[in-house]
Amino acid sequence: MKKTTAPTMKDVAAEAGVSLGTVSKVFNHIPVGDVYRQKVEQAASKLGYQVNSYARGFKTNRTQTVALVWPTLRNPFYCYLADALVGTLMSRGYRAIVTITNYDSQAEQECLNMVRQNKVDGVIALTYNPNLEVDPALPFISIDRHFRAGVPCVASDNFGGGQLAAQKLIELGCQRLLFLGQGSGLANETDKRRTGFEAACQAKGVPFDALFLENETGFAPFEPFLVEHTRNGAFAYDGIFCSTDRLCYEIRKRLYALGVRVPDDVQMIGFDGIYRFDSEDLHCSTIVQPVQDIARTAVDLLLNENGASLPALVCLPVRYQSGGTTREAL
Amino acid sequence: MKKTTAPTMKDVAAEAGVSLGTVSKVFNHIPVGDVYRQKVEQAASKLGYQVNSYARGFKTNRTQTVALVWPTLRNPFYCYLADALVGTLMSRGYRAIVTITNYDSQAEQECLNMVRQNKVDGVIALTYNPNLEVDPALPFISIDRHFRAGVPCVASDNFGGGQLAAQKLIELGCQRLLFLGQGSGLANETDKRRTGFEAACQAKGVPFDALFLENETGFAPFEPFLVEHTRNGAFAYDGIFCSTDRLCYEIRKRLYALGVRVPDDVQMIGFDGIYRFDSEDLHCSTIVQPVQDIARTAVDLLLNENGASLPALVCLPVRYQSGGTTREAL
DNA sequence: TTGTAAGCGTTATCAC
DNA sequence: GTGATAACGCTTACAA
Repeated sequence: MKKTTAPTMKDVAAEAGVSLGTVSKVFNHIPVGDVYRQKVEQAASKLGYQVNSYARGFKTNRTQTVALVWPTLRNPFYCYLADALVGTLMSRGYRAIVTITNYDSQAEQECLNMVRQNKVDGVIALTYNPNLEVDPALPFISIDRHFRAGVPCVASDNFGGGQLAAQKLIELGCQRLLFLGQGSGLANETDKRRTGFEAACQAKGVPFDALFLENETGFAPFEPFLVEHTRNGAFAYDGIFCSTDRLCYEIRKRLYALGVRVPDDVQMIGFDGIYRFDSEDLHCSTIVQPVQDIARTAVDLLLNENGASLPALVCLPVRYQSGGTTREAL
Repeated sequence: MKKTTAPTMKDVAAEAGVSLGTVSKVFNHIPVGDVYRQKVEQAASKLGYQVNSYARGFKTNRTQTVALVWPTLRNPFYCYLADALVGTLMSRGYRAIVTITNYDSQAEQECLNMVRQNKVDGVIALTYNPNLEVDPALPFISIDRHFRAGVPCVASDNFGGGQLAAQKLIELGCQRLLFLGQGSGLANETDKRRTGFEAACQAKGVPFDALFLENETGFAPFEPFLVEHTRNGAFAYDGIFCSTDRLCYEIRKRLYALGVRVPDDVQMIGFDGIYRFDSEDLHCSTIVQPVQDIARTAVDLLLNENGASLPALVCLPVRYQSGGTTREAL
């Protein structure tokens, strides 16, 4: 009669003719006599034994599992990050539980509670709730949002990215610059992009304007501004830095409708580095966020294997990549 | 002196002055006297008690966790599916462990072994390895790949989608149709898209050609064909059905370079329904896959709460959506 | 080195 | 309906 339930260490011990403790040691890479080790390995593979990681986690309180508390997997940038994070975690021998909050503050808190009860070893979160209640005993890394002291945050160098965008536009010959941004008051990353942009404009002595819309309800609110600054297909600015690639796309679409040509009449730079499909084609010239670096850094800090004290904020360097909305020197 | 370790049922029992079993019953919604229930709930919230789901899973062999074995989170369509699956699982009270295989057969097998040892309640996989060894005792649903008898597969109606594309192009006035496809021999979904397309063309008596490239190494191999069929900016076909939105984009780019205008000279329909960023803008007119339906169906089948016998294959209906590469009637 | 046994937090089977 | 108590599979002192 065949056993219906999965083999346990006890079965392996019996099969190998050794004790339970010896089997355990083998699977934990604790020194064991060679002949014993072989007997155990043979018995294990004969029975098709696998460690029950739930039992192990239960016993050790370490589950080799990390939770991602994530807004969505429909936004490409969040997907890139999630992909890199999951990949990095797996390469370190960790599993990833992914929870999706749909940008909802309450859902964020619920996901956090849920994964806490699931005894994960740590959490990497990209959240919008500034009052998130996080268990101080649970290792926690925040991506892109520096929402609380004591919680390390890993982000792109948004300020530097803004500077870089301005420098590039100026280098490409633009003389009247414009910043366009949009976002909730909470996520202040786009603010830093603007600040960096403005700082670089001032440093170079190039005039600029900025339009920042607080509400996130669509892109139509930008239209009056665009219309107002267009006369016979001539736009009042020759260089635009948009706080995201998506915004860049939306603005470009509307400029096109007004008869303004990109990049002939006006050059544009976005922010993020979103590719079409999974191709290498950007939607626009852009400041590319260092997705892999962010993931690696976040995982390093979370696992914190050398027990170093954790920084409050790590900003990682961005880079510029041309993507068709600028006139690059040949 | 404050307790450093998380409170357990024993603590709650002591605090409430009831027995361990009673506490357990309360948290498992097993009938318990009202006054007892209240005492327990009060004690639990006072101590901040949460069920240790690892201990529970260890005991019950049910972990309320499902694994996704997924190729990548960099491809938008796979992201849409992953998003819908994770969301559906969460709404059913399940957690999702996401593993990423990067299309690698060996990684697929390793992920499968890993999640098996993690005692997940089931697996939803989108894989490329036709010889995947799957534990028959582990509930398993395959998405889009019907790779083995006994493993239910949930997919779009690819054949119907191909038909629909042909019908639409014909309806829109096209008279010389072309199918373009690309893919490994393994994933035969694009084949069905072609078959459906051809069937509809034949049924309507409209002439068509088809070009299917086996290799997946870039899109350059299509170029000779395009060049060959272009004379002075006139393309030999006036309607193209591409097996994916991505291919549609790549072909369009190359046609543009040849001076062929879309949709003026040639109308194009893709397949998948990929949006730009997280907007509502399609890249092209397309056959939209029913992502939410696929996710819901897959989860239903996996959890199979009514214990019904499982179908080998479920094909879900697709729909057409105009996206700028066709000339819709106004 | 190897074996023995206690115990992790929970559920489930009993008597009461 | 409630309270003891024995598992579940594993790790880890500690004893041999």
